[in-house]
Amino acid sequence: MGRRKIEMTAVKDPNTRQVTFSKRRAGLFKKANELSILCGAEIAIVVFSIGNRPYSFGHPAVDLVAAKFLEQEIKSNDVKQNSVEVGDMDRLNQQLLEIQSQLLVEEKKGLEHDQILKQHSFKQLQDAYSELQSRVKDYIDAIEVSECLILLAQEPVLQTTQQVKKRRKN
Amino acid sequence: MGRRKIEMTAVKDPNTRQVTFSKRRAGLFKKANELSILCGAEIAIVVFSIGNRPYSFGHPAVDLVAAKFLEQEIKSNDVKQNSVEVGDMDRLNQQLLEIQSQLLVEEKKGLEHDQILKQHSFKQLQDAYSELQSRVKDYIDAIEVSECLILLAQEPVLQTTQQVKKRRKN
DNA sequence: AACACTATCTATAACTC
DNA sequence: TGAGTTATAGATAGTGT
Repeated sequence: MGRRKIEMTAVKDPNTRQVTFSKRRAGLFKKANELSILCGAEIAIVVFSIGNRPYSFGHPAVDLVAAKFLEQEIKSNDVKQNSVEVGDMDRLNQQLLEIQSQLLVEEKKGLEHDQILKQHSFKQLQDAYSELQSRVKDYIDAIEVSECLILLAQEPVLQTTQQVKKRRKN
Repeated sequence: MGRRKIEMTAVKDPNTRQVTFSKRRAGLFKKANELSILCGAEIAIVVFSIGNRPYSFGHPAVDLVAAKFLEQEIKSNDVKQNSVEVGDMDRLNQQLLEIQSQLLVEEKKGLEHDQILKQHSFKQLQDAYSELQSRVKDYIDAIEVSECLILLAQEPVLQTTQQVKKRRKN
């Protein structure tokens, strides 16, 4: 799409690379915007430049789409892990992550939206806290398991959590 | 870029929209891949179709890039919130989220990579747990604050956390 | 060093099977 | 109805300022 066809290998010249990055990133975000408008899709894009500068695009918002994705991913992991009998701790970790993600989103809403939305999101925040409270009680129990983990540093993660679970039963 | 110029409004016909979605999504992911190769960038894209089916692209991986982004976002929130004197609890929540994100990534590594990578990621997992242990001690303290929150349901989130902080000092 | 330009390449809308 | 084709709109590599 230019005066010359470009090879699909890393651009070596830092200056050229920077220009290419800016142009193509803009193009990518434009395409993403068009896709969301034309097809009613929700999209989140995160890009890090070589210099680790972050750029993002989101419709309706990066956080919302990301949280939705994580939630689905967590749920499918739950199912998978239940079916292969992995320990409770992993599931607790993931539930905590899910709740925390929701909290982050709710807090953002609370900071950015108008009063009515604040009230609404605050209610959800409240509920999330209540749930979190009970989860944390269980989580504290899991902490002692993490202490066992340190003693078992030679083992791979998956096997270790299973072994710890067995040890606790003995 | 087709036989006709297309209006930038939602495609009404579900069939056409589905075709457009598939083609443009593929195009978007291709562009993202080129950007990552040409410019050495890290990219994560998540897309939800109208039917809420998730599609994702990531280089090196959606989770890794997403976790990196969340981490940075959390850090910048820390700074912002410190500067406006918001309560400790919010910060604790965010630190927990950060650690949990890392745990999720580490667990994935542990499940998917080879033995050597497992050993490496396991060490990080261990460190994350140690850090989490000390954080949770503080977090338990914050739980009683969340109980106060329920009593203050009429207030907007931001003001509430500040008020709770004040109450705790009294 | 952030713009505009434009020749050329690429993505894709409509079409076909 | 998914996969391939084609005419055209759109993106952009190199260039100039």
